[in-house]
Amino acid sequence: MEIATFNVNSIRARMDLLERWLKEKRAVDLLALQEIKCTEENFPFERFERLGYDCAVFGQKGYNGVAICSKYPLYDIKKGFADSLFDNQKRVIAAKAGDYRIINVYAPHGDLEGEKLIYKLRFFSKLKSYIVENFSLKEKLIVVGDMNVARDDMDVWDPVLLKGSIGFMDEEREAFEDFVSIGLVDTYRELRPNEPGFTWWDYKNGAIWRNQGMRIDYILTSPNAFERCEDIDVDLWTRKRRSPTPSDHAPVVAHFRDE
Amino acid sequence: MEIATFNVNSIRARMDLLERWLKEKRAVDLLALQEIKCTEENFPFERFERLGYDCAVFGQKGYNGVAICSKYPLYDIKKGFADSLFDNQKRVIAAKAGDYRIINVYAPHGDLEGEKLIYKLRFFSKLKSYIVENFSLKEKLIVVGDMNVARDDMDVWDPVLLKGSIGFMDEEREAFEDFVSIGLVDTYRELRPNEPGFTWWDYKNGAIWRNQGMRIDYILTSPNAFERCEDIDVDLWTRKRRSPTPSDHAPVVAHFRDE
DNA sequence: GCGGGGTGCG
DNA sequence: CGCACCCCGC
Repeated sequence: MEIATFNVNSIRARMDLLERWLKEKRAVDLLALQEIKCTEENFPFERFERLGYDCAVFGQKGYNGVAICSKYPLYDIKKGFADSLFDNQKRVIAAKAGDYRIINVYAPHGDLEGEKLIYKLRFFSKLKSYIVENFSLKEKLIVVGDMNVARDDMDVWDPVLLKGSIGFMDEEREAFEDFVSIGLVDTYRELRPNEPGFTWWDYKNGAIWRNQGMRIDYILTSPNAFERCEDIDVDLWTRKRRSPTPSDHAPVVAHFRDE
Repeated sequence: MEIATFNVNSIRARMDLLERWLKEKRAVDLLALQEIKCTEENFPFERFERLGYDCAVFGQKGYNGVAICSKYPLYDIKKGFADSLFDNQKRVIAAKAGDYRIINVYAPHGDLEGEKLIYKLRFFSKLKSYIVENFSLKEKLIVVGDMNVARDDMDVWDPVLLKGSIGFMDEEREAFEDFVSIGLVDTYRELRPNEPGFTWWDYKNGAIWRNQGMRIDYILTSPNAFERCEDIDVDLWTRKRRSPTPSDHAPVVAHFRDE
């Protein structure tokens, strides 16, 4: 089973390119999409159906929005945290596919200070309690998505320059580490300890062409799921082009043994 | 010499398609463009230069704007009517190319009543006096552009339905006829008396696919220029496609004998 | 820099 | 319907 996480930065703006990627490059079994930026009414269900995917969508107008698209039927679908304090922003959707439990996350962007930063830090503690209270780390749990945090110096193109900037501040990293510490494995870093594995490059300054990126999209697993994880990579096929305009993120794809 | 008039509905949105038309279909000698919708600063001079065109531009931010692009050097360039009552809207540019005097016009859209209609009617009387006072009908004069008026029943797809609607109201037609009566020849109607020659189709309802159009773009000539006019047609190459999005107008192209 | 939203224009 | 404009989010 091949699982991809991909912040598409608008599913409607990206559908043509995404379809080409699935057809010409990589027919992954499960797609976890972030920032679909549309409501369920405007989600291109039919196009995914034609490609063989069953979709669960938690959408919102203009901003945020997450979806899971799977070649295996989805069940046990949970939209949001079931917490009115958080669920006005559509950032989490969970579902089971086969014996895997997928939790798809779009963490807040945050800010250098103030309410947006507070909200981002609280989001990770909410995500932690949500997972611990609703699921079990003994499941084949896969938590994927755009976490908007780089864990370590290796995960950013210039750790000195970027220290203290959004996505690489000490508070953010601590909040994210505290979440990961419930027992999740950072599969990319585990399997590729010597590769940066950037997943995001700013649209500005042609950052992709200078490889000035950050690793902020993750595939995190419970130990039971990690046991089956055979490989993981960042797929640059969509990102390294000028037209049609790609997302600023690249998909991360992990392969899990069928057993 | 092949001369085209083309309301591009934004030169920046249309440049790729226009370039393909010039390269793959029809390398006209002179292009009269309307609704470029940009200032001179934002006009793609370099791309036209690479295609071999010398450009004279009378632009404005967001709306209106006209340009003449020519493979023969342009001279005697006149921008606007030199009348502050009209020249806040950039709708007229004139230039000589070879021994032809080209006057490129984007007439106002108008309305069913009120100030916009008044302005449109006044525009044609201003255009008339502008031409009579500045130029001579004895020149090889070519007045082209989007006149936003259909002359006759044959020039609209449903004269009964459209009677009294914008572009086909009696007042508009009379004002336009009064202008043409200075001694201009409607070359398309003269050379193709039995063809509708629509030049514009509404974006709505897929009007192009039902041929629900109007003939509102003209190549009008003085008798001396008409003597050299060998053929004229509406080129549907750009219009009859879905992607990239075409202008709602099609170019009209006339061929003038070199002598 | 590239998305979304809205509004104005034709 | 598809441009332009603006403001906003990331």
